[in-house]
Amino acid sequence: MPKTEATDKKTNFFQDVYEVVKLIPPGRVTSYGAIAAYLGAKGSARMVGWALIASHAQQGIPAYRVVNRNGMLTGKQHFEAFDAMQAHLESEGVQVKDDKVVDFDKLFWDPAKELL
DNA sequence: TGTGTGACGGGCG
DNA sequence: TCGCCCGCCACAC
Repeated sequence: MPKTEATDKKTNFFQDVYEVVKLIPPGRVTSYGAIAAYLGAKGSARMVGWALIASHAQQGIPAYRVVNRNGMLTGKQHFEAFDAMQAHLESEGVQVKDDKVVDFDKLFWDPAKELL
C-alpha cells in the first residue's frame, strides 16, 4: 500500500474541487453549493470555499468563476487584488455589477447537469 | 482532544 | 423583502 487512503481522502476532496472548477467553461460561473452537490457533499458548500482558499497554492484554478448562490463575488477579497476577480470575469464576457454577476441565472453552470 | 472559524445554503419570522 | 439563525465539515490553534 503506497499510501494511506484515509490521509489521501481529504486531499482528494480538494483535488476534486479543483477538477470541477477547472472544468468550468470560460464566460460561465457556478456556485459553491453546486460544486458541493456534484461532489456529493451537498450542504457542505463551506468546504468548497475552504478548498478554493487552498487553491491559491495551485495554478490553473479559475476560482473567480465560482461565486455564491446570489452571484456575488464574495471571494474577491481573498484574491491578490480586490478587482482581479471582477476583471477576469469581465475579460471573459461576464458582466459584473456591484460585485455581482449580471444574468447569473443565464451564466450559471451546473456541473451536475452540464458535466453529467 | 476540544473549541473556534469560515470564499455557503436553506429556513423562518 | 430583509435580516438572523442553524447546519455542515475540514482545518488551525
